[in-house]
Amino acid sequence: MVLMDEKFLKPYNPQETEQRIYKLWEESGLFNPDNLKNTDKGAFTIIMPPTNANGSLHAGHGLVMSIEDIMVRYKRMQGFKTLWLPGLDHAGFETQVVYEKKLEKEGRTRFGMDRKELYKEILDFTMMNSSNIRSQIKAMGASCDWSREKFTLDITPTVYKTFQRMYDDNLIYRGNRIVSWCSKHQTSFSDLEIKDEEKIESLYYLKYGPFTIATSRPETKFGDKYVVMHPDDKRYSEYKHGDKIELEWINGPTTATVIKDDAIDMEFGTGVMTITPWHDNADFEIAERHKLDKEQVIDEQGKLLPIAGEFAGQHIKKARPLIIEKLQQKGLVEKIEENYKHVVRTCYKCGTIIEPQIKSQWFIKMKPLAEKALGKIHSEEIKYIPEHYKKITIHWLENIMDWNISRQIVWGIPIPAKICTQCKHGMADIENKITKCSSCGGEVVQDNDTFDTWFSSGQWPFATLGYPDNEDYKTFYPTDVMETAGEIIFFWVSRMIMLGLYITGKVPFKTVYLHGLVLDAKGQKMSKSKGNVINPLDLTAKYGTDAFRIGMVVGNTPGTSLALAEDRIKGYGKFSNKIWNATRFVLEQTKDFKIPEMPSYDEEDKKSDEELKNLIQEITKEMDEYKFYIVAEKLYHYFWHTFADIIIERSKKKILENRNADSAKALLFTQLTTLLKTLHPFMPFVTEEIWSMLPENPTSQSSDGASKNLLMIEKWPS
RNA sequence: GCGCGGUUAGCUCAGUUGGUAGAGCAACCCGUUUACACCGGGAAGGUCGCAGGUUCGAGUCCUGCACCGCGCACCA
Repeated sequence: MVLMDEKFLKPYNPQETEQRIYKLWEESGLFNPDNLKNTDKGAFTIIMPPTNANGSLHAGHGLVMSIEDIMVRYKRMQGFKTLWLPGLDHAGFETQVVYEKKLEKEGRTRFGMDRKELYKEILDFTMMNSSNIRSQIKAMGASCDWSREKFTLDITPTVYKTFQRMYDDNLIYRGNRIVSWCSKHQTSFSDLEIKDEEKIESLYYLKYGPFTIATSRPETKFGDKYVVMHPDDKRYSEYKHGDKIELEWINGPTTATVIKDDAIDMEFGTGVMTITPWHDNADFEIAERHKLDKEQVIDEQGKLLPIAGEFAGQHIKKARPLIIEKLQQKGLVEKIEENYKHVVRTCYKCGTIIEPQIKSQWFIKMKPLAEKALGKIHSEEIKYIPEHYKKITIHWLENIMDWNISRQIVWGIPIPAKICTQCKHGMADIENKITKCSSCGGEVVQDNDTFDTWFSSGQWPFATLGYPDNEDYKTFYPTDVMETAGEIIFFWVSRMIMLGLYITGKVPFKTVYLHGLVLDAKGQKMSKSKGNVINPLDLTAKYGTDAFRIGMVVGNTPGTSLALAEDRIKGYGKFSNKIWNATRFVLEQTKDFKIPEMPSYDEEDKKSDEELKNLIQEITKEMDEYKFYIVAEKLYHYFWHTFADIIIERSKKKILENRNADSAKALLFTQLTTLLKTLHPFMPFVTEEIWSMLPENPTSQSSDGASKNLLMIEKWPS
């Protein structure tokens, strides 16, 4: 009846197929849920984690696109009004770092550049690169609704309203507090942008009047004038809180004051320490408790200030040995303990040692927000896959610290606030109307800082859907699944929950699905410096996108990292071709055969028919449980080792001997079409391409009632 | 220090109310049978990290330990 397509005479050619098929899908308009018919099962929504507009697709993205597209295609075929909303990320600090490197190469630097000019340069740079990432997402076969695409800078109005509301609710405050400062990037960070690194350095025991104090950072000690010990420490019971002691210190005589505080660990060192409140979190807390003076010793560039006397202007790194030398000359070094292992906090981006500094910044009070989130997590309104992330989240939320959302960088959403030049009071001002300080009446200036990028992306789900009035918000919020990397569970996922709850009163998503890291074939983290970065597009070009997608999913349980070996993908490239060739055989055998609507099978074919039906039941359940790793494996196995190896082989004999040939032919066709449907979410290109070449078939039952339609909207078999 | 994972075939990993272990890749043997050599058939391969406990029965539950990885924490 139908002549076989000549294409089948050659092996499956993904390069020739994929772009054409993607275009077909896009032109159908069916990525847009508004165009889906018979969506009787309600809405299903996934908001895509916004992709860095500057980046190019890496292996992790490849996994995101594969998993999310599988979920989305599955739900669409089941008759859900399915929305997958794509987005691009301006990626604040990340992008600024990339751009700074570019400037560096050109012999320029951002410092001293006009802010507006720099912003515009980065914006142009970002916009120019964004079309690249967009086409790469398409190359992965992502069936997201491009008509609803959002950019993280688009949601600025929402972010501003949130800022104002939190300010009015006293959840945001301007605080002169100790923050983590990177002297290379010249910005403060939240606690999450800090990476702890174990280092082996020296611990110096210094004579401080009658005491011996231990320190790993002698360069901070110039201004130390408080000596702290535990109130219960009998060794120092002769000293009373508030006692003054004259002593000789690095640059001459000084007066020290005795402070008793139970934050002191009597076991450590000598049980006595001096404090540097400006440059140490713990010391800051002690100073706050006792209302002690705080003085800056190190400037924002990491250089010593005039308080360091002859060392002023020197970088701390160079100054340390010189300071020790001087202390030794003065006989103030009691001993030096080498090989002292301790943890140093560093910038997660450049590894520069973080210098705590006291700065006036915007902070969010997290406790009240965290409590609400904990309630929803405990009541199971948010489900975690894998489940242990729930524990991790609860632990974090229960110990949460206030969040510094100010960043001293240009690339980001400017903070809509005024700062008093006199009393440093900060005021939210989204309408740009405030002209004097509401606290002291003093002059105000615009805050020059930008928001931590996670403050805005934390509002992504409700902001992209147009909270509060947009129809999309009403239809698609709360969203169903948030699928992203386990790595950003605190940065992003937990904050989305807190901010989403705060603004909308509802959880932003019902299920959190977290995938693990994609590692190289040897199980090592990919990095440019190691040169082991695998570009997913190289693999898709070689073996086809379908091969890449199913290869990323088979056996890859949520949360665990995946070692991406090329052989893995290669194997599924063969599988694409296997499907292709099996189809050729089925079409050859059934070309003159009318497929009956209710086939009558012989005994063994009937068994096979039932076996597949059982398989469909199993995998449908597993799809609903997000066990794609097992569904993909089962489909692969059934197609290859049951359908191809057993059913096809069996049919050859039957057809040749003309024994129950009709039963065999009907089974071949039915199984093939059923398998194409179930494989489609995993391998959309090859299945759609084959589908388009099949004759009209009675099993076709698209969700909009047409007799033959795109496979992407065929009904998921049951 | 606290917390979270992991430890199963050479490699990468599955194993869902406890019932004497599975897949893919690699390696081995045989086979070019007209959908496919991007193939087919066959065989091999594991004291399930260690030690106890619960049980008729434990990879699966409990306790302890070891090693690997990660997260959190203000130990100078």
